[in-house]
Amino acid sequence: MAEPFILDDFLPYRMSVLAGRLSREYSRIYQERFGLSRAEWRVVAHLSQESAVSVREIHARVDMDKSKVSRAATRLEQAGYITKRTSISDRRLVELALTGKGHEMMAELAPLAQAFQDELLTRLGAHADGFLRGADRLLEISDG
Amino acid sequence: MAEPFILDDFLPYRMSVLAGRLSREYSRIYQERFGLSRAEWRVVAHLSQESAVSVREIHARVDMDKSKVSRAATRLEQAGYITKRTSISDRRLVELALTGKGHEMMAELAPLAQAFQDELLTRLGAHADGFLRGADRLLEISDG
DNA sequence: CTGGCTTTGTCGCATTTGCAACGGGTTTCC
DNA sequence: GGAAACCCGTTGCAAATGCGACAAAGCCAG
Repeated sequence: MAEPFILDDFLPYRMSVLAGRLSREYSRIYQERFGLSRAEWRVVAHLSQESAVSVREIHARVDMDKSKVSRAATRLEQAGYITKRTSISDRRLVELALTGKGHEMMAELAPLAQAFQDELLTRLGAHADGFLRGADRLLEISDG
Repeated sequence: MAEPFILDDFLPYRMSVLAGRLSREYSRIYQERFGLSRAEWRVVAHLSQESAVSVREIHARVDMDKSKVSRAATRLEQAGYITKRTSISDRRLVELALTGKGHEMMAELAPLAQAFQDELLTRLGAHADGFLRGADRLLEISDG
C-alpha cells in the first residue's frame, strides 16, 4: 500500500505555486513601470517601512540571501533609488535608505500594491480571515 | 499622506517567504537522501500520480518553465529514475514515466512527505481548515 | 497532397542564484 | 593591549534559470 502521494495536496508545493503566480502577476506592475526585479522590489518595499536599514536586516527578515540583497542594493543605487552609506556606529554595516526618487517611486507603487492586495482579499472573500491567520501561524513558527 | 505601505502585510510577499521556507525545509529531505533538486522532486512527485505524462502537462500544471521541466527530466533519466519516450500517437510529445528505481524512491519519500505535511497541519491547528480553503480559492482563480 | 500555421520539446545565451571564501571591522576574554 | 573568535558585506564561480529561437511534428484549409 505504498505511494498514495498526491502532489496537489502537498502544502509546500501549493505554496510555491501560489507564491509564484501571485508574485509573477504583481511583478508586471513594477517591472514594466520601473524596470525593477523582484529582489529589487523587495528591498525598496522594505526600505519604505523603516528608514535606514542594513543589508543584514533585510537578509534576515525578507528571506533573501546576503549576496542577493547586496547586488539588488547595488543596482538600486546605480539607478538612483537608494543610497548606501557605511554606518558610523558600526563600520561593518551598510545603511540603505531611499532617495527622493526612491520615495517618489514608492508613492506611486504603494497604491498599486494596495489595489492588488484588495483584489486578492476580494477573491478570498469569506475565507480571507482564516487564510491570513493560518499564514501567520506558519510564518511565525517556521522561523521567527 | 503617501506611503502607508507595509510589506509584512502584503500577500504576494508573505506567500513568497512562506513558500520559500517550507520548500527549503522540506527539500533537505530529498536532497540529502537522493540528491534531487527542487525541480526534479516536483517532476518525480507529479509522475507518481499519473503514469505517463508529457513535458507540456507538467509545465502547465506545476508552474515550471518548459525548459526547466525538460532539463529536470534529462537529469532524472540519467540518474535512472524516469524514462523518456516519444509518444506513438503524437510524436511531438515525450512521455515521462517512473522506472522501478523511481517508484522505490517515491515509496520511500511519500511517507516522509506525509509526515512533513502532518506536522504543518499540526502547526496550523484550528486554522488549518480556513487556511486550506483560502489557498484553494486563490489557486483556482489565479490561473485555473 | 501541399503550403501555411500551431504545437512540442530542446538548446543557446545572457542573467540570476546560492554557496563558499575573502577582507575589513568589532567584540571578547585573558 | 592584543589575539582569537566572530560578524558584515562583497565578490568569484559554478549551477540554475528564463527567454527566445529553432527543428520536428501535427493540423487544417483549399
